[in-house]
Amino acid sequence: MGNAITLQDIATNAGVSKSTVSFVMQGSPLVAEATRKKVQESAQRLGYVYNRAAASLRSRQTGNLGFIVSSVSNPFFAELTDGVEQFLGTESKTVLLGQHSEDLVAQERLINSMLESRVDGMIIVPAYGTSAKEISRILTLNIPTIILTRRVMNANLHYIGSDTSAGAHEAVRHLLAHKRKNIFLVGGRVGTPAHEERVEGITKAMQETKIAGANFTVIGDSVTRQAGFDAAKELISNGINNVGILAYNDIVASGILAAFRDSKYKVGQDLSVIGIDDIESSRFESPALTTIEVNVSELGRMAAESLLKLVAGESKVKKAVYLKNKLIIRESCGCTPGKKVAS
Amino acid sequence: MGNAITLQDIATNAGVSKSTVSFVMQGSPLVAEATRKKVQESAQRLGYVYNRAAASLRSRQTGNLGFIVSSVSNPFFAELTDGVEQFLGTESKTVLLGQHSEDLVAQERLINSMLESRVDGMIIVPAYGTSAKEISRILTLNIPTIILTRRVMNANLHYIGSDTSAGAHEAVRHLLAHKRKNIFLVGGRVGTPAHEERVEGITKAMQETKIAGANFTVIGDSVTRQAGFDAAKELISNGINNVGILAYNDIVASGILAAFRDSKYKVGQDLSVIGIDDIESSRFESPALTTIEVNVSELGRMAAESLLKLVAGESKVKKAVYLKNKLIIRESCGCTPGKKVAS
DNA sequence: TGAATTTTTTGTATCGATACAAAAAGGGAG
DNA sequence: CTCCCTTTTTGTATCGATACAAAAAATTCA
Repeated sequence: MGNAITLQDIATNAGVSKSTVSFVMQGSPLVAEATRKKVQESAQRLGYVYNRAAASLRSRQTGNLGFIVSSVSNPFFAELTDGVEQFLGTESKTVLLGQHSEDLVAQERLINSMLESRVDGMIIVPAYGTSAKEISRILTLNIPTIILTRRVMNANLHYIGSDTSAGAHEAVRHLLAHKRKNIFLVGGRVGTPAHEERVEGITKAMQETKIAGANFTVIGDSVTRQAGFDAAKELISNGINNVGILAYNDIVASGILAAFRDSKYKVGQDLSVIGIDDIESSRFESPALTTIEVNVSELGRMAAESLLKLVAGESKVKKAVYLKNKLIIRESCGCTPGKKVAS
Repeated sequence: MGNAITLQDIATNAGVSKSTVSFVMQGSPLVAEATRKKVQESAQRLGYVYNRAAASLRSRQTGNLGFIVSSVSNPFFAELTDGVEQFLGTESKTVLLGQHSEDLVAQERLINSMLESRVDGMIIVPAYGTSAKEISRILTLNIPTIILTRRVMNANLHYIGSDTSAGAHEAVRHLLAHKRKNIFLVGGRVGTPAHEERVEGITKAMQETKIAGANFTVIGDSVTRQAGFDAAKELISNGINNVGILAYNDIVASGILAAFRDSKYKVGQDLSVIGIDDIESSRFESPALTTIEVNVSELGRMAAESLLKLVAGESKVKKAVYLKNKLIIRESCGCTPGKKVAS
């Protein structure tokens, strides 16, 4: 440990100077081919391991990128993380992972920790309730940062997310096309931008519809499978009549479907359920879940790609990107392979 | 950027020496309370951000820990990652995340990258096919490392996993108790330690049973939901008769259940299916999946905990830990709330 | 061949913290 | 008021790389 091999050791071994070895390590074209080979062999022979901490101290570039997310055990964030990591990994960047579990204090600690690690940039899925104040640190230090999927008002940072409002709008139009006039939005934290966007899209659909008596209700204030399950149980006990459910996301939808499988009502027949996200397991649900496809890993990849551009100093990176998403019709809405409803 | 605040700036501002400021930053008890307060105020005022790279260069401790996994989009690894991260996060360690996607070359690059970042220790879920040779680098450098869930022969590193063989044994005993004499192991990469462990447990159960004509077949060579789906389709086309399926894991089981929901056979009634892992979504399956519970996030947490002990230099850390796991009886095996089969 | 270039290589200061030993300041006892 | 011991504080070398300017070697050209 204490006797780790350093650049100097290689220099001595190869009979050149430290500087030359440094050039080789950085892949600089300034060094003669023969020298490069000689140095690389010495490094190999001595079992050298590059010390990034030392390098970054002087060069002011760590190659570290921070990724802060709510919790990777949530499949949506897991896919997101996967997308980000996959892209960044091939670019030989190191990803520092942090989970805030929707806790603002934890989030602040994480951000701070990443800053201490001198990340070249970060991607953050902000915790519920994050305001511009919470991330002011990043702004002051001027670290390239991308806010992912959840908007933060007045943050003045790059944003990438999906056009949830449009998605919710399309989903509810579809529910209405199935003559489900009692629309429910199940799950989500009321008041958060993510929830607001859904409400916005739904409201628009409600205003456009010509169906008499169409109405819209919000239930639940949480985003777990269990929450979906519980909310559905409650709906069931009140009786199901012309019900169309838009779940906050596919996880919540999964809980809803589970609850209805235990009931006398058949999803698709007696009511319609649509999710949002299209996580991998949704097409294996029963009934297969109709959902708004959000290309999650693409979202992650895009964030990673944009971040790299920002870090590289490219100026023409879009300030805000809203990924288009589309309705994937499966069975839970009531459509069947032979009989799709036009919305 | 270039004009970031340093310890020296704080020292000047607070009217003390660099050394004193350093002590304060490390929370050393050597410094007088009044001085500490003064320094902290200066740091606050100047917007100081601790530079870990600089610190670790001299102190030889980075506080970085590496976590290498196959892919976080797999729920099993996602929960594992969650467990690891949750524990490490509170200990103010930074987690460097890497995904090898079962690619040995990618894995080697990752390990190397972590070593360059001078991680204090690492937790690795090795890629399929990893041998002691692949991780020799770690051994040479003597970095505290824990191999998680998948064994690597002759690695001589700490190992934490679940007792899969015992789990598979219990699962198959249960299948046999349901009079399913045609046992199938579906999914998994044949030849890997993880697969071997399952085969071992199953074989033991087959040897113990008194059921005439009991037999055991391996199908599939992959570990995705789709693989489970496809394998089940094939079984269905051959006709189902006294079939008991042990799925390689819950993901594969999820695909199997989906395939049977499309068929004339009812899982639980016409055949039995048992999974392994008990990931969060399994109890929401239909029928609810009977499975071998592996407390995944606990596994992650234990790995994290052990790693911290190793890093701290504690010597009495167990070399290998096999977490006990238990059979969670739900519906897919054929038991019903009122009528459980004793195995 | 020698001067002018171009290509390689090197020396030295530096990044921002910690380690360690040594100095200064406080406190109590005699 | 000293002396001695304890508590605080400080000075200086150091970790292992890169930056930058300058030197040395190789090549080109007149």
